[in-house]
Amino acid sequence: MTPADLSGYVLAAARAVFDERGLDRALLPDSAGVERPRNPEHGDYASTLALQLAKKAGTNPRDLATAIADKLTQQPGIKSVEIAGPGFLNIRLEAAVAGEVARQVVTAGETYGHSTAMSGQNINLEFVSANPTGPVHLGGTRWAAVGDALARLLRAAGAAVTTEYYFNDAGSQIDRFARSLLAAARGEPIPEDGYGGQYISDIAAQIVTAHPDVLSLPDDEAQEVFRTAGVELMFAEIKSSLARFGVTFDVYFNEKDLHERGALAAAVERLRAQGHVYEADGAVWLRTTDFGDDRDRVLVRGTGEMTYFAADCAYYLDKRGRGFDRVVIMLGADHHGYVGRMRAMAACFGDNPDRTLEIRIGQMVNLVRDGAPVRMSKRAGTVVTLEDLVDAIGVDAARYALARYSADSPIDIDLDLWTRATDENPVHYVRYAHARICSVLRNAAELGLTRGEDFDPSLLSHEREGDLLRALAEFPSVVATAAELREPHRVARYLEALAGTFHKFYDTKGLRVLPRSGEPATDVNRARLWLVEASRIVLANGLGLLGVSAPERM
RNA sequence: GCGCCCGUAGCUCAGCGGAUAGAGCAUCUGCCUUCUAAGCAGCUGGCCGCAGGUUCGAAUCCUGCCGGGCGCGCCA
Repeated sequence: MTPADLSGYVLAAARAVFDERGLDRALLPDSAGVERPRNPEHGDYASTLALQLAKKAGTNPRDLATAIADKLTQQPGIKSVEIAGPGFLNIRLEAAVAGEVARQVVTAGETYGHSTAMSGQNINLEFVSANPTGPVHLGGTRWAAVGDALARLLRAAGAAVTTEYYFNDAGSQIDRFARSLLAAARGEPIPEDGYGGQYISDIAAQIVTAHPDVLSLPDDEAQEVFRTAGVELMFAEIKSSLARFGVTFDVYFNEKDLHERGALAAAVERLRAQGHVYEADGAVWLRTTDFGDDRDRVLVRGTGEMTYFAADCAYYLDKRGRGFDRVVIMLGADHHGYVGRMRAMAACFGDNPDRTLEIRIGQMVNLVRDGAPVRMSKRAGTVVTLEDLVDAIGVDAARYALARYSADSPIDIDLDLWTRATDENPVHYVRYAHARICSVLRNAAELGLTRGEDFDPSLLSHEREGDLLRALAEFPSVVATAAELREPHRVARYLEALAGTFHKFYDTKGLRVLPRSGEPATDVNRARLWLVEASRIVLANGLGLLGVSAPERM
């Protein structure tokens, strides 16, 4: 019996009570939450349904709880229902019913935790989208870890997801990049507003090697060569860094294509047709203040140039035109000022931004070593990059460290901590649990002990086994909630709790999975193999959602 | 000045209205005569920033203040 099953039974019991008493079923909620009480004395699961409904039902919570409990105890598999405090329902399950979870997990395998909670939704998820003027910095790296994990979560929850990288290859920052490369190739100092760092010299040198005559060209022609070749090289490097990090995108979208297609002007005309465009001071404006923005925004400058914002409008329109009903964009905290204008822009197109556009803001990331901030990068000067982080602590620790905190919270990543291969390091704690289980399974195989076709779930009756089973049963709802709230860190925290529950189970005296040498294997050993395999599957699936490897040996 | 985020144990952080607010780290003490001690058990630690409000019930929701981070261009 899963928590979802139990929730259904609680609701059904309440429904029966309402019918008997002639109360309106419409007063009942769509689902009855059951939760795992911290205090084991409060049962395996608890429901607060009676507390929530008593007033509507015109009675007191304890009376209603008693009536629901009477119905609920008739449900096979429910061992007991107690009424506690003001009207809590404290529910205990039969061991046999609780143990079924192990079978369900093993049967579902890699798909355990998947649901159809979000099926039918077609989501475009854009993240990183770093400019091709430099390596991916730490903020982008956070989104690479969180965004990729979120894509996996949304898919596990049944949504159709397209991940997308907006490749910003037009505009003045590219000019600055090209000028910087040219200057570096000529051995001149970094231009005003230019980019510095070792990578600029490296790329410039590569371009000179490939185009030996480039330095003898006139400035504008030389700069064009550096622009085209530089962007290409830089983007290849970005893609390769992300690939090393385990992140690839379904779509790499070029801003240039929007320009070449005339999509910006088309978007402006569309907005004009909607009646939100006006001209003032020689520029073309979008009246975003109609929809709550602080100030109106320029679409076309007095010079006739399109703004970056106009490209944003065209890009949003393009995504919607490709059939996505929800556009999710992940941005750093330094861009949160865009939220207002982006939402207003969507509204100007006639969309309801509450439904079609979702902008997630992630706070800053800093690296710390020996208690002091790390601000230098060999490759990029004062900007710390994805490569710096991966070089320092590896892909698994980096992804886990970035995904384990709420995106709302600024984080300092302590490189010493995350490098350490000890229990102080959360990612090791979780991965070690997986490796430990794999070791047990290897030993079982050596003993010729297999879990067999079936097992007796009532044999998993030890308190520690019950703890583990309940933790395993929680996983699908953790995944669904994390997807719904766009919060992958919930998966990491869950895994840490699950790993802890497993280690406690494993270290309990007298509770061995395998028989001691010389002793015969029993059905209890076989049942525990099911439990342990189920635990392994959930750890592996959870780590998989975060893009972190689950090693068989450590 | 306006907007967004944060404020929970000594430190780093969980906790989408429920019972006695949790974990890891740090300090200290135990546990390998059999499945990985990279682990477990125990000890210590709290005006959940402050003040009101909503509620049977608030760390959680609302309002105001205080403190910190970030942002408010015809830049990208």
